[in-house]
This record gives sequence, C-alpha cells and structure tokens, in this order.
Amino acid sequence: MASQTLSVATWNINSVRLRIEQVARFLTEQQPDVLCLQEIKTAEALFPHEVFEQLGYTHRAVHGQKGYHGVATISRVPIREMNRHDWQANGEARHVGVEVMTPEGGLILENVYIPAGGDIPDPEANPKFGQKLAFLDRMTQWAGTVERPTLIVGDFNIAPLDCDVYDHKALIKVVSHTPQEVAALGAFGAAHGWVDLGRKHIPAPERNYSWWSYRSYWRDKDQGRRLDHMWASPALADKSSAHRIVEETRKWDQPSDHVPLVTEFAL
DNA sequence: ATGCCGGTACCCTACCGA
Repeated sequence: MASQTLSVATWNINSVRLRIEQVARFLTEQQPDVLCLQEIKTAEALFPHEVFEQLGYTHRAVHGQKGYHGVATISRVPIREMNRHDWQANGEARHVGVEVMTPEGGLILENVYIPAGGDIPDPEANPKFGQKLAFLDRMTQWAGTVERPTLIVGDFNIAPLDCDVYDHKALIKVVSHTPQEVAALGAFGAAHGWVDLGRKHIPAPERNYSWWSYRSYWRDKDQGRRLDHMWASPALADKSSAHRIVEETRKWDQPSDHVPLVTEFAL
C-alpha cells in the first residue's frame, strides 16, 4: 500500500471568532489535514463550526469555555475525541486529545495550552507560576503512560533553549525562559523520549520564533520567543518529513501574537 | 524595560495574556 502523508498544524489564535477569516485563509493557503487551535476564547456553543464545515474540516473536537483559554482540534480526516485532561486541576479548558484515524493505524494527537504562569517566577509569591509547574508535573506523569504513537502540540509557553529567545541572559528570570520551567519541560521530554520536531527540522541555534509581543518595540526589533511546539513519540518523529513556521501571519491585519507551525508526516 | 497592545465580559472598568 502506498504511504500516506498527513499534515498537522498548531496555532494559538487568540480568539477564533475575531480571527475566523484569518483561520480560513490559513487553511486555504496551507491545506493542513488537521489544525490544533489554542486560546479560542469561546464556549463551544459559539464556535464557528459552519466555516470549518464549508472548508471541508468536518471533524472537530472543541473544548471551549466562555471568554478565556479553550482549545479545538479540527480535521478533514476522521478524528475521534479521546479525553479532556485537566492538568491544572481547576477546570480551565487547556487540553483536548483525539485519535487521528488513518489507514496506517492512526496516531494520538494531544492539543495543549500550558498556563502562562504570571509574572514572578516563584511559586510561593505567585500561585500562577505554581500552577504552571503543577500542570507540567501532571503532564510528565501522564507522559510515562503513553503507549501509542503520539504527537503533542500547542502553546507550551516555554522557550527551552538559549537560542529560543532573542536574548538568553536578558530573559533568564523572565517567566517562559526560567531554569525551573525549562527543567520541568525537560523532565516531561525525558518521560517519553519526546522529539522536539521544531529543532529536528530547524536545528539550534537557528532562529525559530513563534511569538512576538503586541508591544511594538518588541515586534520591531524581532524580539521573539519559541513558545509553540510540536513534540512526537520517537517512532512517529522518524516519520516527520517537513516542518515550517508560517511567520507571515504575524504581519496580517490584527494578527494573533502567535504564528502557526505545520509538520508533514509520511506515514 | 514597560501590558504602552489586544482580547472578553459586562456594563465601562476589570481581568487576562507571556
């Protein structure tokens, strides 16, 4: 049987309703088979299902909530929703897991929105930072139980490598790049042997940003960070054939502060 | 180096994002 290709995208859209036309443009131009969205900022009742339906993305798993957070996985190949983990243990909608049904036996696709963690990198002084670390701990416990080929994607809100930020020394105490978060993400990686596809295909220290602040002085000076990730089980990672960052979306009118990533697999 | 930008909810200011 001829091998099939599957392309998977992830994008923190920062309100799917406000930017539904940008999502439609992205899908039309990039043609991913599956798209994982984060920060949809809507309950499922107001999710723009009809737009995706018309574009051929007839399979959807939406874990939304009113106003904040929320994730959705939409697909033009069959998917089956598996679960909605609450790794922050407070009810926020930050995960949806699906099985992507392919002729080759399928894969598990986990869509996550890891908490940002507030401003102060100290769990005693800042409960949000503690919640971020607790989320990573629960994710790590879960990773040790993964048995099927799995792809975990989304807004990790951590830039792990020195070259994942524009100035390592300047950001070492800034939440998203602190040693404590980087170590917690490293423990997660080790728990399953995840392969960081962004760095498989765009090796360090090459520039590989996925987020730029809305503050103009950061945008203008290209002071970005690599906060968005696609990590694969080892055997699945061997099948990734191409990976790209669609940076142009950051220059569209009223853009998200994150840009999409796309990985293609030869299954 | 800074929510100064940008979003939602709800009632216009508060809260959230990283």
